[in-house]
Amino acid sequence: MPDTVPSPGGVPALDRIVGAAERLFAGRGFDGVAISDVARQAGVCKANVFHHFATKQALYDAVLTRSCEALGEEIERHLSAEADPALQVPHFLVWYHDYLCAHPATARLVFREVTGNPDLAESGPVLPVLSRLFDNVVAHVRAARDAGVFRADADPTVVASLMLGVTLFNSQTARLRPHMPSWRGISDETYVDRLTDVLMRGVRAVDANAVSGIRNDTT
Amino acid sequence: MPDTVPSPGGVPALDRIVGAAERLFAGRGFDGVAISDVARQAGVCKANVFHHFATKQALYDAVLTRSCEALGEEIERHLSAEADPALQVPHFLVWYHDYLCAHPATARLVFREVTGNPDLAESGPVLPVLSRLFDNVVAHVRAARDAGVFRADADPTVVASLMLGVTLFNSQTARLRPHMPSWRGISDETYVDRLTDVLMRGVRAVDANAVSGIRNDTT
DNA sequence: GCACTGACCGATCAATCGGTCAGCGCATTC
DNA sequence: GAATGCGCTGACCGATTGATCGGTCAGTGC
Repeated sequence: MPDTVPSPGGVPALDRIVGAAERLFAGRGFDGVAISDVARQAGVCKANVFHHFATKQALYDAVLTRSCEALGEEIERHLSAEADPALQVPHFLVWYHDYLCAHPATARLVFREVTGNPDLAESGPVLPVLSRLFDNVVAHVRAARDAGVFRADADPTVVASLMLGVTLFNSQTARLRPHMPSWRGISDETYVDRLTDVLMRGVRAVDANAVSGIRNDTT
Repeated sequence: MPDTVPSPGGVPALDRIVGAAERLFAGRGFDGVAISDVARQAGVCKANVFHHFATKQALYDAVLTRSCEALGEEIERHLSAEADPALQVPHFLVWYHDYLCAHPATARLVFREVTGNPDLAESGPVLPVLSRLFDNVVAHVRAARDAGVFRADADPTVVASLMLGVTLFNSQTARLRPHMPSWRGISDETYVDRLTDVLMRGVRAVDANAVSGIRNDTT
């Protein structure tokens, strides 16, 4: 299925437009994508895109909001499902990393919004969604700290920002690693394990055993 | 000095072009900047930009390479100047954060390159510069680890990537924090101190006293 | 005085941009 | 079977894009 050939097979045009826009915006950003590109990849006419979305910005906002809400819901579901507060963070980091790898377009879009142009974030409809997502993670970390898992002086906001930020940043710099000799021999799984190890050593209340290799237990 | 008025006062046109391009590319990215914008801000004709740089990409590469090399040299100078290996990392984190705040255009350009489009990084002249920068930091961390400051199983590559990545990511998300209620009461300095604390607790060899507040000593 | 160079400019190019518009085909409804 | 509404299209618009053009001008070496 070459990408230049329209593929209207059964899928509604609206969904094809949103799908194509998600892929293209993720890859090249708002300014780097032309509506004609979206239309071509979706197999529809350019005017049809403007039939479903009033402006290019509206299409971008719709795609972005959808990705952010999907990520927020998945995070909430996963954090709520983990019963043991001591395993919540390390298990989350592994799952979060896998999720970002499995949904590269979502990861890229959210990343671009979080670190992108000022005018996009402050007025658009996406900031409340991201804020709720972050506050949610902060609440879970605070609960784990109050349960005695983390040091009392470990700030839940800082810990949450590290959890979300480092893994997200890592997913967006992964393509650079094969080009740098220092990274030779460090796989993605190894990196996540060692990151989890450093973070947990840095925030946990007592010096228990190491947390390396959590990828292979209780899953 | 309004930005619409050309200001050729004494500064050569080439420098004004590069300066304007650095500011604009940092703020809006490659696709978001028009050569006419650069020319207007530099107070020169658009054709003059193409007289000094063959293509828009060549101008972008020149600006980017200059920023990356400047950052690399400053990092090397600062790391080499710190004699005590135990204080090298915490002092570096504070200095690095301050540097990124003081040079927002450099921070944004480097950040965009590190996390940006795949095709820009792999073929351009910037990757070797960044690779050398990173390997340099890795070497310093490895030396500190071999001196007994860090745990023997702390991977210098992972530690270096955390040092450089978290602070850089933090500088690019700082504009979002005032809009999120969880961040209320956490200043930039507080954040850097707590980040340093978590990182140092996570990697250091022995459990000594906390490393908070390093901003106010030996400077 | 002459030849030459490089910095610089106004005008202009074809291509592409986001967006508009009249109208087509088709299913539903009265 | 006429009318309505909707999804959709090709043709088109003015504006802007990166890039090129012929040409001006100050300076330099001889």
